[in-house]
Amino acid sequence: MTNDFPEGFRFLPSYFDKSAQEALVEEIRAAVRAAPLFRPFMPRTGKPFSVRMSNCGPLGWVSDIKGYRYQPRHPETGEAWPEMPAVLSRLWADVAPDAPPPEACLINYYEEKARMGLHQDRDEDTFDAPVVSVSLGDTAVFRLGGTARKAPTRSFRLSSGDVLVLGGASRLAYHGVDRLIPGSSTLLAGGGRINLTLRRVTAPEAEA
DNA sequence: GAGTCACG
DNA sequence: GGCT
Repeated sequence: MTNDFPEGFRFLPSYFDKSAQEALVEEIRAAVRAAPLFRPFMPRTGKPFSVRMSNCGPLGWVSDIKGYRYQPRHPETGEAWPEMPAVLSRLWADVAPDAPPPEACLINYYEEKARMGLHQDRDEDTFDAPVVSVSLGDTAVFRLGGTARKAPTRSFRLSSGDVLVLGGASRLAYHGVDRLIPGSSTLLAGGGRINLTLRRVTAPEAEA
């Protein structure tokens, strides 16, 4: 079977064990207490996303009627985003050792019916570093395609504790979440799924 | 005419 | 396939 998929993605199943997942959830709960989940809106149409989100790290991804962008403050509270948890910096150092440190961790919270249409992550100034994804809670049916929207796609499941690294040619691959599998995890008390994506946003400064 | 589409 |  041919595989014309972009290369460079790495799927690391069960990267985090149960206790690491629980600790990570506590870190995210703390971050979300400081920077509450907000509902983004699609540019132009103003249609609400089905996911809610927040961020940690120096920059956060937001979307509203004006467009997609990274900004240093929460769109509703005006506060700076919480610090990047150390465990996520360590994950990045492990899977992206040659990349400069991550600047944004987007926190997406999926309730049972939430989905994410096929899209590319291309709001960053640099695509040199990979996007690193961590799944927590209910399993997601994930879809990964190529760098052209019409390219063929494949779907696979992302379970709690799995890490997916989109680097190299896959850095700009279309991807999305078709649906959740409700009840597939007991990690989150109320069900649902948390997805964390770590990104480098700005090009690192040239060395003197 | 593409879209973090919309639906079956 | 349909709408912005």
